[in-house]
Order: sequence, then structure tokens, then C-alpha cells
Amino acid sequence: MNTGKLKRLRAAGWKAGSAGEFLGLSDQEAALVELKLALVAAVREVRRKHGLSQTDLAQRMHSSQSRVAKIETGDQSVSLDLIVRALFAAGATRRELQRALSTVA
Amino acid sequence: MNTGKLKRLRAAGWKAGSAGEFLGLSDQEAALVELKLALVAAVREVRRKHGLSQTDLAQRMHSSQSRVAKIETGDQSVSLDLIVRALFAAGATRRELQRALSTVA
DNA sequence: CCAGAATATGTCGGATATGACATAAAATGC
DNA sequence: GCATTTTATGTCATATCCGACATATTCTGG
Repeated sequence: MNTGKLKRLRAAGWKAGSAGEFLGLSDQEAALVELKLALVAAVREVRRKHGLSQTDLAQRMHSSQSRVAKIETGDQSVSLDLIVRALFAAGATRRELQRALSTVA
Repeated sequence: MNTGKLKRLRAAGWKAGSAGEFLGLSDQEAALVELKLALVAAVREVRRKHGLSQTDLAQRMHSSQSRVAKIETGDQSVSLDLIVRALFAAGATRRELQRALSTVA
């Protein structure tokens, strides 16, 4: 995912307007990162909306609580595939998916 | 991606109405597969619209022609991340991404 | 037809993502 | 305040994905 840099800067107190403002991220890479961040936020929203804990969601997607935590914190080791699977497993409707994407796409 | 089954059946002459009609694919898995198929189709469309060969696109995304071919043929070894990267590299606009998704989402 | 371009398929070693576990840190509510 | 639940972080062996290469197949114009 290569959000490592972004995450570190966030942790250091930066507030990024858009994820692509940092050196070393091409437009394409930046677009992908922003897409992921938007979906990651949606995962947490949808999960909570359905009253699920991370452990609950983990079971639904045959994964583990720690991985769900990594998904939601934007860990660099998390793929777009996994994010989308989490979204579906959390019970996101197609409309919710579209809505999440509309913030970035 | 686990489209292997789907692909084999397609090759064998089956015409799937929706990708999830096959046994062994949960709703969640089916949704992901359909999402990927929609985006994969968009990659080819956008690439051709911009007059790019697979080799051209491969260069743009620092990949190889064979991998682009695998993307567009829905090879099971291709991640959603790679599909989206291909889409951006092919020059897809955000609107085109949304449009591609609207067929499934 | 055929030559050249484009696309597809098979394979492989190295790179990255994964679930799982342990454990720490925060949040919750009583 | 404390016990319990929830969430975060670090690590690891394994699974999966990756670019690259070789080669086959299909497409296109002459």
C-alpha cells in the first residue's frame, strides 16, 4: 500500500489535505492511496452501524481481529482486496460502496 | 481471485448470468468477483480508447505485457490492487471509474 | 496467404499479504 | 476505580501475488 510515509506523517501531527501532497507519490499511486483510505473509513462506519466488533467482522470474513484492526488503521500491509472483502462482510450495500467511492472517485 | 472455476466454465461454453451462480461462491466472494470483472472490462476499454497496446500500458505501470494480459483476461493471480492501478495507469478518469463500478455497485 | 504486431499462456524465483498468536493500550460501563 | 470488552501493535510462517521471460496464439494490413 505504501502508506507508511503517510501514516508516519499523520502520527507526527500532519494533517494532509489530500494523500498525494507528499513527494514520491505519483498521481496514480496517490489515487490508489486515497481510494483505499476512503474505503477503509467506510469499513469502520459500516461495521459500527451494524453493531459489530472487530472480532465479529473477523469471523464473518474468516480472518482475525488483528487483521481487521490493521485494515481500519490503514496498515501498509493491507491490500485493496482485503479492504473490499471487509466492506462486503460488514454488510455494506452497493449504494454504500458507491457512496464511499464518490468521496474520492 | 478464485475466478478459476468461473473462467473454466466460461471457456467450456457456459454463459453466466452473474458470477455468483456457481456453487461454492458465497455472496461476498461473488460480489468481489463481479466487482473485479467489471473493472477488468473497464481496463481494456480505457486502454483501447487511449490507443495503447498492452505493452504500452505495461510500461506506464512498470509491469509487463504478460501481466497486463492476465489482468484483462481475469487471471486468478491478479489482485484488485493491480486492476485498479492498471485502470489509473490507462488514464481512466474518476468518472470512468465510477461508471465502471455503477454496473456492479 | 504472409509478415509483423498484439495478445495470451505457462512457469518461476523473489516480493508482499495473510491469518494467527501474544500482548499492549483504550474504551466502556458499573 | 476496576473488571471486561474492544481495539491496536509486533512478529512470524505460510500463502498468494508479482514482474519477467519464453513461447504460443490470434489479429491486422498488404
